[in-house]
Amino acid sequence: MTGEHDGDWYQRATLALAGAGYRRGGARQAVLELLDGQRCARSAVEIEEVLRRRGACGRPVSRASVYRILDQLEALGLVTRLEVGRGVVRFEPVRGGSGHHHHLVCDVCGTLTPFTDPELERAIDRLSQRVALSVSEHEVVLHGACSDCTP
Amino acid sequence: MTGEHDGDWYQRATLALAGAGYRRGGARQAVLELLDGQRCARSAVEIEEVLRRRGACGRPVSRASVYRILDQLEALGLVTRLEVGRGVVRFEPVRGGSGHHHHLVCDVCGTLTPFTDPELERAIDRLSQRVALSVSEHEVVLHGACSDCTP
DNA sequence: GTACCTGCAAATCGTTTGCAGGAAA
DNA sequence: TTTCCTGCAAACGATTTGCAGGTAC
Repeated sequence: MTGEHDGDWYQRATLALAGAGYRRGGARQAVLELLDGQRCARSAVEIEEVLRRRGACGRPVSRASVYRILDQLEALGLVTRLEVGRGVVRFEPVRGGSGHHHHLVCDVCGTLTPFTDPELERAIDRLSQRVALSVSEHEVVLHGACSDCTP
Repeated sequence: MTGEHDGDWYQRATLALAGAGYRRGGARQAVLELLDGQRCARSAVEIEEVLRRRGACGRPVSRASVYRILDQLEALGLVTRLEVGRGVVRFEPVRGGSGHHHHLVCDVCGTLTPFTDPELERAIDRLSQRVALSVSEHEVVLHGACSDCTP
């Protein structure tokens, strides 16, 4: 369990928060550790539930804190917000280049699956040069039915 | 003003709704006319406001009806749902092949701008074959700062 | 000691649902 | 006449905010 949160992202996030003048705090630490261990996007409610169940820091973690912390992380570019179906907003850590991915959404069961595709990235990079917008991020979502949900 | 809602989409939508067994109704008609005249995605709240201001049918159009109608249109594949930033869901008509487009979002002022790119579409088509999901739709969103918001 | 971080509870906002009256077939 | 469509108001669920107390520095 000790090695769980020693990833690049966790270190970068800790440094960035300190650099931005934030103090340390139990809830923030708990959210960082949780996100660092995730492979894909999580909603604020999911994060709260997991942290409460774990008893992640001394007292229960409140949903309000989770939202506040996610806002800070987003402002620092450490997480991205992913909105995909049915009004649920999910967040995921922005990891370095090789961690970059997009998402498949099964519209039947709601499962979210990450994928990567270099050709797609090249097309988007070229496109980003041409467009009347200084592009900072992009996201691609494919909707459909996953193999479990296709008869 | 008379030619405003005689587009392909309006006709297709009317036929599809009738074919699915829906009766005619003032609110639905008003939503169809409004959507047919739109170039890009609109939220349910925006649609309600415009229709109320217009006095689109005899009585005021209720938000609940707008949502119900948008649900029906989505189920028939006549509109797509676009979620992009700050928990707002927008809807836009699905027009035939050449109307297919994606979106630029200015994260500063919130402006939504459509764009098209054949190379990107090819990359997505090829990708869709390869992926563990039977893909029915896709969406690409580029985030950044638009020319008005870049100093 | 000061200023920030946090949990709680209340407020807010988008969306959905239950219901009664009016309209389409 | 029957069934659907609609507006209203209440319910619902995710997110935000105000506040009081605890914590980092």
